[in-house]
Amino acid sequence: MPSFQTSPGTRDILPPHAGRWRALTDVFADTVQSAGYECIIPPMFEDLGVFLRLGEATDVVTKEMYDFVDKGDRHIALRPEQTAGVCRAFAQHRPVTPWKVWYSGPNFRYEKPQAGRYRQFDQVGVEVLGSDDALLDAEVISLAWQFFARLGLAKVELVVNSLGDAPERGAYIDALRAHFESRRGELSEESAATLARNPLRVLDSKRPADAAAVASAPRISSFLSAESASHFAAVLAGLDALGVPYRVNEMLVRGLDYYRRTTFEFVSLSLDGAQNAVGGGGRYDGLVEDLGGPATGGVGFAIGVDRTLLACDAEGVFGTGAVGIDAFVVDVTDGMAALRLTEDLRAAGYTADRAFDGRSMKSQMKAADRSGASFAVIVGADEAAAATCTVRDLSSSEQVTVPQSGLVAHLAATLGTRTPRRNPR
RNA sequence: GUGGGUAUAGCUCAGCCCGGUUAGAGCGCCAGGUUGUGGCCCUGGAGGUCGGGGGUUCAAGUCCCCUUACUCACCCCA
Repeated sequence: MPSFQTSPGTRDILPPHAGRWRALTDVFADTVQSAGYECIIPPMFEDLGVFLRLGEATDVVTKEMYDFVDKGDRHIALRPEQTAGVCRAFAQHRPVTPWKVWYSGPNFRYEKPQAGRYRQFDQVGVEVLGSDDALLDAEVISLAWQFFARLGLAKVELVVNSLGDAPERGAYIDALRAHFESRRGELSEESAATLARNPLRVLDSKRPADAAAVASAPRISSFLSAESASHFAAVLAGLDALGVPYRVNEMLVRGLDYYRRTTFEFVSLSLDGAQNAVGGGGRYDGLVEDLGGPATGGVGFAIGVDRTLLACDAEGVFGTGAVGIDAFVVDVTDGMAALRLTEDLRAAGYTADRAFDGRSMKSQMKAADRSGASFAVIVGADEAAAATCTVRDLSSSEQVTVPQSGLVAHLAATLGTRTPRRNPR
């Protein structure tokens, strides 16, 4: 056993897996940047108070916060998600609205790790601040939908709901509390405990014992104001217009208290585990105001990178093969030719690698094969004496000897020219 | 925070129940077979304080206790 290992709930993302993470982020960035979203990089830690706005009753705040006191006696927390930080940034800098941003990066929650759940976990997401337009909600949702589609995921279901604006939400919570209190005896022990903290959360209990009480609970739809109802109808109409399939589920309650009106969640039907939500979001009007800014509408979503990749594995999509390089230079003389030729190839825009430590030709050829290179460029004693090199096509095994000075031109004839990275020597 | 499972080579795992010479396999890695050529094949090699600590015993990878880590589930969430 090595002296040190990764801390609980963290892990090394090694190659080639790390390349797949980058590829996923690239797909996401391309998707949302096509819609005018710009990248934002908020800090990974902030004043604890920023995150307390996520809700006093949420587990994220009460028991999962990764917090500490720094050397300046500031009470700091590693961000458990990015929405609050983005809203804090909005309140601090007051950008022109609507402010459309996207992000990618790690978040931290002090939880017990299990499949698809880590203490440090990555999310990609978007936030839009400064608009109440229901069709913006539809755009935001459809961007996430398009992202999953571009990865090749087919078994992802979109679930939507409206929790109403603050007053309706409050009235609904009161009604729920009254309902469940009157049936407290029917509830499971866990749900009875949850009821005291947050009646909304009892709604999405999956315990069979709670089924009857949940089924007879009041529905949010009968509490919605005319404005909230028409907002929700417009969101659904927008999704219809875009051809995004969805299922309305009035039991959909999301974990953070700041959601108002639109809420949604993406569930992977190919993940059987408990962690099958690959993304979620909603509208959070009022959060900016809570953080000391002006009253500002906001909507966004976050997608879990780990779980999305788990879903890709389950569906057998978005596999990223080894990247392979253009050429691998094999040099069985003193290595100087390989040193120069790889540099020349790279300068000309090709990807090139070589072997070190003066290994045998057989060994270097094995390395060339393993590198996934299209060509091996071989320099033995004969080539070195004649200032030539033998270019071997590693898939067809055909090879031809060309002058070293003509190597780049020779590759250009088969691989095409590349954009030079720097001036050739 | 609560409960179950696991821990032996770089990786995946046998061996443990029923304690007994130098702890194994496959894959991977290195080398040779082919002194100038990869994949397939053959041969060989390197690589282990059997997670850590304590106990029982003539003897512990194997039995007992403690501990740590990992893992799965609950809770909750991405």
